[in-house]
Amino acid sequence: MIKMGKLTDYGTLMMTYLAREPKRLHSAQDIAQAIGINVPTATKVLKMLTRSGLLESHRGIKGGYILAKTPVDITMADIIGALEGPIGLTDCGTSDQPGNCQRERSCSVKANWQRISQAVNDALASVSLAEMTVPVAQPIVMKRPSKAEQVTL
Amino acid sequence: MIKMGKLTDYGTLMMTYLAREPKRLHSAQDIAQAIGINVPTATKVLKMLTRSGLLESHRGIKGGYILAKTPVDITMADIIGALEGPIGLTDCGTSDQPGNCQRERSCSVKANWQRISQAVNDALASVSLAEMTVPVAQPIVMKRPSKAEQVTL
DNA sequence: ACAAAATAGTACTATAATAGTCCACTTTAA
DNA sequence: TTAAAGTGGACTATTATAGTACTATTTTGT
Repeated sequence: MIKMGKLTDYGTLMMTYLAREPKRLHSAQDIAQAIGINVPTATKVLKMLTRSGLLESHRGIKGGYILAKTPVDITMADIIGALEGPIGLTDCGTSDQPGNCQRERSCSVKANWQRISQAVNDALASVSLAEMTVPVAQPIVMKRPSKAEQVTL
Repeated sequence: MIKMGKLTDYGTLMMTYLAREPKRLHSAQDIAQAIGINVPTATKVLKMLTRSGLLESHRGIKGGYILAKTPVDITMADIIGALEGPIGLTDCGTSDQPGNCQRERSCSVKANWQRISQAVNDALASVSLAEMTVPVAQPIVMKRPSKAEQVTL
């Protein structure tokens, strides 16, 4: 129901690949070959991950990329956030053209979208990169909204 | 970090609008005007919601749309799923070209994506349409307004 | 029966977002 | 000092989305 771009897919595979040898530098070429994409595209994704602080880069010959943190300290929310940008709808509060929604003052939808974003973010943050390298599935324990947050109808 | 299309935004506003008067038929024109979009676009979204079983439509003059279920029985997962389609990455298991990922047999990433999808889906399913009509996360409503009273637009 | 008003289905076009590529520049080890 | 690596930014091609239009079908009132 939500679509993630190819680059996010690549990025996840890259991070998982790096998480298997977290102490070593890996060149963009190595990484590109490992996950089966072309080098230019791989470098694009690696740049994004580096600028977001998830990877550290080393220049020069013998350079390459390495995880900036341990796999347990990196979550899927980090990775997806780095490659997809912040969650967001297109209008409804983003573009402040009045009259577009004539009940702006008391618009309950906008406020509730933030709760939804938070819930999705929590779900993604509950999966660490370390878990992504583990073959089998441990069930994800989602943080359900507390009673106080719930609006009982 | 995840982007939802405009149509999903429209759909959410429509569903919220209908949830305020769940017993009445609303024409596409009414709905389009209420949320401030053009009629052709509105009808497109309404068709999608109807085909997904979230709305019931009545044809002919005096026709229109009405919620197929009560607002408490409709979740944001339903609405988003109807308008965005199923969650999905682009490759990695979708296009089965071998060699693309040379460790396909033991690919832990693919399996874990399903866990993530499930977690996101759970998060979205935890928010009902009824909750979307409530102004803000005020934990306890002192006087529970009747459905008719909630119609204040 | 017929006309008017509404939805249904589908196809088409325009626009926007994404993916992918390329090049000039910088850094570093041998 | 040269070769191999990353950096930044701009560019193009492709794809997905949004929006529109048209025809058919259904229903109500006269």
